[in-house]
Amino acid sequence: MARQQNRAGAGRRRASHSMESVLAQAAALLDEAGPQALTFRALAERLGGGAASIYWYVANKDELLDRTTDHVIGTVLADVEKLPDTDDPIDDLRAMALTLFDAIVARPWLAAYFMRNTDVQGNALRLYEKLGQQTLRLDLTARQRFHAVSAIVGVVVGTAIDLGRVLPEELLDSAADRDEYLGRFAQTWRELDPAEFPFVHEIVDEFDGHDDVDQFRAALDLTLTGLRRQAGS
Amino acid sequence: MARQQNRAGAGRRRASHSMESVLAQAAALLDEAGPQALTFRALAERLGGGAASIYWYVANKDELLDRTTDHVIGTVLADVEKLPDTDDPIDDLRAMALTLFDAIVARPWLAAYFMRNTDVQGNALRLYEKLGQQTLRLDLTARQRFHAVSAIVGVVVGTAIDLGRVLPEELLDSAADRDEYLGRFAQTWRELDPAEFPFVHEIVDEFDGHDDVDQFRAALDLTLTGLRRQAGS
DNA sequence: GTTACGATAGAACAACGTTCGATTCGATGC
DNA sequence: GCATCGAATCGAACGTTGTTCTATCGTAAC
Repeated sequence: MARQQNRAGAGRRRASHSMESVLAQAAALLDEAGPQALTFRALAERLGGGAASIYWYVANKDELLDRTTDHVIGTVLADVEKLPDTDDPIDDLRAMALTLFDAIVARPWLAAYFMRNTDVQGNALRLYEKLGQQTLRLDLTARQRFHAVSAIVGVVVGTAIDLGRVLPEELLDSAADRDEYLGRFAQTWRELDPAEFPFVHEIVDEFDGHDDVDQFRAALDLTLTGLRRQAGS
Repeated sequence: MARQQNRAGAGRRRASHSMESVLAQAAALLDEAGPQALTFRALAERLGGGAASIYWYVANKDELLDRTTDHVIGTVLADVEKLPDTDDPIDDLRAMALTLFDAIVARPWLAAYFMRNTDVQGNALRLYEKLGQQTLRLDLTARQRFHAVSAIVGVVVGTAIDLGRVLPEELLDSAADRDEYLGRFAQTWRELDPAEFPFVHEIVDEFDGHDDVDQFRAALDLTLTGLRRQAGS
């Protein structure tokens, strides 16, 4: 493990990184400018060194993405572990899922790379475990517990993707721009043939100016209601 | 629109494509060798022409992916429209969701590109409409209908991604290889500290040798149970 | 001071998306 | 028949990307 400090000073000095700084700057690059901005050369410039140097820390770009993703999930895991336990395990599951959802909404690239994590080890597994421990407090079979956690993770990731799908890359802009963008979609939908698209017409007003978190909470509650019924409480 | 036939014959002939053939071959390339195999040069070779020719049909790779995705979703839509209507709209929703899920499992790249479809037009919208029409048969508010469809799409996409996450690219291999691969994961999990990972130990036997479709059906049923309760039937 | 190793970096390579200009093919008008 | 025009194709080239190779630097140990 490398652990040295970058000293600020005059003159051309040799750069000195660390695994921490590499992953942190990679995540920062993803946050600020999106996935296509994360290149070895751009990352190297941010670190103040050469692109080839990064290969001492990661074997290739896949590993860079995996490690960066897991690094960020580590912060999500920390947030989840800070949540207090209540009497109701399902309420706790809801709070955990909301924490995970917020993290994905704040970092849209996370949804895309959440699935890429081939090594189901590290923080993703720990997060999975943390969710699962709540199901241990419910009266369920092992199989039902397994399916319950899969369902919750599925709702979180799927809804986050479904919501992020509409927004291309204007997330840097204000919320007002987002509303206008959604409004233009709504307008297009309103002009569709009502006979052919009755459902779209039914919900277009709900879509226009809707709140993402509300939508997610409603989707999650459907699943949690089903789970609560299954647990017989 | 171009619509000509490739005549097999001796001598160097000039290639002649069509939008249909371009999208079909792009989809075939994705199916057979995965996303990283879809390059303009590889696609051109399959079509028997030059890479630059493809730019007459699509403006760039983004549009190629969008159009290819929508093209494939068109086949899914056709499958969904073939399903018979029953008395129970929730059963119909389940059948539609299963059809979509099957399509994504057969084409893992679909899950990744489902969200990329910025133009929420075309077949994706029609599929959304088709699902939504079933909710019109339920006693719900417009907002509840909107959330219900979001939840179902979320469960389908999310669970498909969550399942496809473990498998890297050995999908070309047999089901036996898949079981062995999952078995190795299960073995790693069994060696974790039971005090720190009680949930993983609880469900590892369920995970080992589990069936993806079963898992999805269970996750979906949780959501549908919640929906049925909401509709008050 | 010499050695050894952890760590950095410049230069080069192949592959990729994309652009450009030239070229071919088929239909149309005369 | 022939010239013309636009639709469609293609080879070659450009810039950028991930990646490798090899040389170099800095530091700690002897």
